[in-house]
Amino acid sequence: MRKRAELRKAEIVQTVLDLADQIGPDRVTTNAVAGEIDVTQAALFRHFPSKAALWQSVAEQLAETMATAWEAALQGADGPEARILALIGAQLSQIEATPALPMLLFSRELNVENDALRGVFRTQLARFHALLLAEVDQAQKQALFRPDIPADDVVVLLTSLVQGVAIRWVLGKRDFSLLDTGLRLLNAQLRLLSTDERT
Amino acid sequence: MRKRAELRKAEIVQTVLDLADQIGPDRVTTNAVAGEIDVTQAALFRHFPSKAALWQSVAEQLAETMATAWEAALQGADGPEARILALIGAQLSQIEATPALPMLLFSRELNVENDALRGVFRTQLARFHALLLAEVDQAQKQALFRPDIPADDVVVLLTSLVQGVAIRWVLGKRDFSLLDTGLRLLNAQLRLLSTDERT
DNA sequence: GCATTTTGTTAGTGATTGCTCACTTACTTA
DNA sequence: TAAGTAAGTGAGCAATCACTAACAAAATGC
Repeated sequence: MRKRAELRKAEIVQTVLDLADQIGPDRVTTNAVAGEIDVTQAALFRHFPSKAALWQSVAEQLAETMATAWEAALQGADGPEARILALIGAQLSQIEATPALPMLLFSRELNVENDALRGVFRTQLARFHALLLAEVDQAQKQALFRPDIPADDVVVLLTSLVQGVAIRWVLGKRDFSLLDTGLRLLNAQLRLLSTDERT
Repeated sequence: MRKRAELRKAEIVQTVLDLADQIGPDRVTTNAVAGEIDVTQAALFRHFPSKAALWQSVAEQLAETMATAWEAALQGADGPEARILALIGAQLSQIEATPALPMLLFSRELNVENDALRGVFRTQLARFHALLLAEVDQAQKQALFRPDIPADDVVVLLTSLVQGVAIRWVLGKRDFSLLDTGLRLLNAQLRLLSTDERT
């Protein structure tokens, strides 16, 4: 069935993400993608000049989705603590919707083959770090968070929490809600960080 | 230069680990390994019946090294807190000595291709989790740690810390000491977990 | 309704993968 | 020193990879 180029492009990008999750990013061959959408392998090269360009499109779409989710999270939350919760919640949801994301970070495609792809992800992670840092900084200035741990270290602890629980979810049987578990752990960590007396 | 089988086997296993770090686990081809030690590619199959078996040997060697390091860590430390520090310190050192370790967790070889390999790693991670859990449990029972966070969650926070800092180190420029940074963050987290009055 | 562009197929390419085979050379031991 | 074994070679296998060229049909514009 013949489709419009824009539609087909989107379909291909989505299929790459699906397959990356199912069989691993490095197993996503042009043949596998084409087979999934019932099209010849050669047809892919009508829409993308190379496989690297295809991955680039995937990365750009992910970056855009993430940026939008972060913005929405920051808009809808008041106060540093709520904003941290919203940001990390958004990130957990994003991973749950795109389980290939963590594995992509370690893929050969990203780390060895495709410099441009690596660039997009690096930029994106740095941006997330910066967003969190601003909120942690605020929280410490407002004496909501204990001041005795450097803000940068707090951010590393928080992002590590996301990575850690995401890894357990991705590599495991995914028999728990990533968002729920992540937020439960985050709440525990926030309680540890808080200056409030313990409950 | 002709070598004894035992020596050659060890050399091959080490080369796989080195190459896995340098070019990524999935780029470690039999050809690349053979080239690195100046031997024909076919010679590898004198020592290992298949590439999967070669990876299996790699995994077993790693598992053995890790188990030994953990035992030593537990032997040389008194009290739950010290033992947690020692265990995680050992793990950080292990990663620093074998940087391919984190990427291996996400490799196609482990996740798609090689079931036996995956089994070894799963078992090993579960064992580490159990060792930590026992110490956290002790710490809470002795009122060294706050009791208001489930021991299991504390362990996840701790292992996430290791993973998080290791990922930053592996994927980054490795321009900081993984052990030092990891222990600094761990100390911060232990301070948060402690029942001691805050300083 | 016809020409043009867009989207697709068929059938290939060279490169690389893990692995096998027949054969040779180095070392050990009777 | 002769015989047997351990270690390594070189050539080549089928399968798979990303990618290309020549051609066909469907959609679109006039």
